[in-house]
Amino acid sequence: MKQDLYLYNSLTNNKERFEPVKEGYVGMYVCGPTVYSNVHLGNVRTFMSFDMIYRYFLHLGYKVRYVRNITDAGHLTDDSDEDKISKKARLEQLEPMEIVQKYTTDFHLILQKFNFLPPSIEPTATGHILEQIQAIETILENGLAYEVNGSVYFDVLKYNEKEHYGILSKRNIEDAIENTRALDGQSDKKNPQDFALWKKAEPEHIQRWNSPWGVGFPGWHLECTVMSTKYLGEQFDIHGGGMDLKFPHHECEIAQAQACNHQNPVKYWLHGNMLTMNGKKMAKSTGNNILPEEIFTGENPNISKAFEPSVARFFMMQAHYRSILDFSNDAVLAAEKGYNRLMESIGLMAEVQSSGNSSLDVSSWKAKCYMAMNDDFNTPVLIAHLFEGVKWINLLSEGKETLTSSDLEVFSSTMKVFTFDILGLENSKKSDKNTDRLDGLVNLLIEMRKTARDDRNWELSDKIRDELTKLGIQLKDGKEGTTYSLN
RNA sequence: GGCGUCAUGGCCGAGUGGCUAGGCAGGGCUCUGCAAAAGCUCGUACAGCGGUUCGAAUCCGCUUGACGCCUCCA
Repeated sequence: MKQDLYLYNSLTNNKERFEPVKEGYVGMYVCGPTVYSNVHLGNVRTFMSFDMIYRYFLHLGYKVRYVRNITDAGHLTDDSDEDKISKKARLEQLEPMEIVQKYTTDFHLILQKFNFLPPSIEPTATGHILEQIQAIETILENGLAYEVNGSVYFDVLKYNEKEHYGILSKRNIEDAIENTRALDGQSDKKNPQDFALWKKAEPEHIQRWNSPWGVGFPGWHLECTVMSTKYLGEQFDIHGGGMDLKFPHHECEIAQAQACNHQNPVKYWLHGNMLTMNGKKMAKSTGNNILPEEIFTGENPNISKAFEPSVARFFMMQAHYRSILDFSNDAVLAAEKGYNRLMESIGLMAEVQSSGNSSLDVSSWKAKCYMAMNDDFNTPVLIAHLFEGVKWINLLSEGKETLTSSDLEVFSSTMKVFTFDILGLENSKKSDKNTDRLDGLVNLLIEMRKTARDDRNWELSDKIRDELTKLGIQLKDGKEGTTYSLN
């Protein structure tokens, strides 16, 4: 069970052997969504990477506390003092909490379709206002923040005197200052690099809470510091999120945690890379995105047909989580075929007979699967090994290779564990009333066609086959009879 | 402008100082009444130019291009 797991730490830019803070336990925090609109596929990719990582730690036998927050306050829009939730609420004339509820529900629904495991704790920013206020007080006491006009800002320059602001993003605060764009002169900040811990609420701002500094709302970066500390402790194992959060969000988290607790909060920083479409980052703000729901229905100009959630998942797992992945119709179409082949092959595995001896080396194949995952969660290499398994299954079922019953047992369970438990794929062939009816109908036609073929009535048999093809039902003639699949 | 990442065969996408990634597409073969499906099999790529080395696609430098962050973003 005990594996040497190496992961790429963004803090050091190196692959490091994973050593938990507490033996046998893993504390993992991942920055969740700001629930002011539907999650798009790019958002999903990051969460999916960490879902896979969570699954792998669980598989290795760790006790994992996985915290993924919901940001339901405090995330400012650009160039304004309004946060995203409040803005949306104002525009749609809804309570902020209606917005939060709506998009949180959407988020959960979508993740469920993608077969995500729920996190251990899913805390919200609004549920931790008190803790955030306390953290601000601590930072003020430590002399690393200042109050101006009812807002409190983190004093980055002061912090940088003793600590290194930029330790994660490899930036130099001095450089940052030199390259700062012209100020509009409106800011209360001493320095443009300073960031809000608490913002005074303007009259039109709907989400507001009392604080020692007046009525306002917490800054975005603070919630993650407070909630990760509360549930995982002052130092925990893994903090994850999208690459785009590295700066400033995660940098600010480190600074805040240092300012509160005087220690580096996170041992391993993991950053998932972006999903692009047409070569450009998917982002809500630019409109270059695709919604998961559109993948499931096929209703998006960038795709030619609908895809199962598991196909999208397989598509993403075929790329490494730290690589940029470009979404395109051709790429997903190709992934779908590979996915189907994998699933059909695993289905076939149940029929493989064991033998007196083994002609294949199952244990070294299994070790290779683990090696791939232990090398910074290399799912594309794992999948390559699974396809070697597919080849084996075909050869085994043709009797060209053999396995003893114990080897077959190990082989079979390893294929399934990695495919379903770790990659989180599902076999999409679900049965319902309609598919049962269709099944009966098509099987009837298959029987009629067989009769026609036995009579050498090619005209009729070909007609049945071709007409079904036109309807998107493909007949597959095999040695054991005819089956069909839907296109 | 600053910082950083990446450039792999028709497409997607791993990895490595010398030994086949894998998937999709394509060719060949098997199967089939003919097909399709399925299976087996083939393919020798690593942006350009220099350098280090016995040997580099893999290390170093430069050039070109793309992307990301620097302002909200997973």
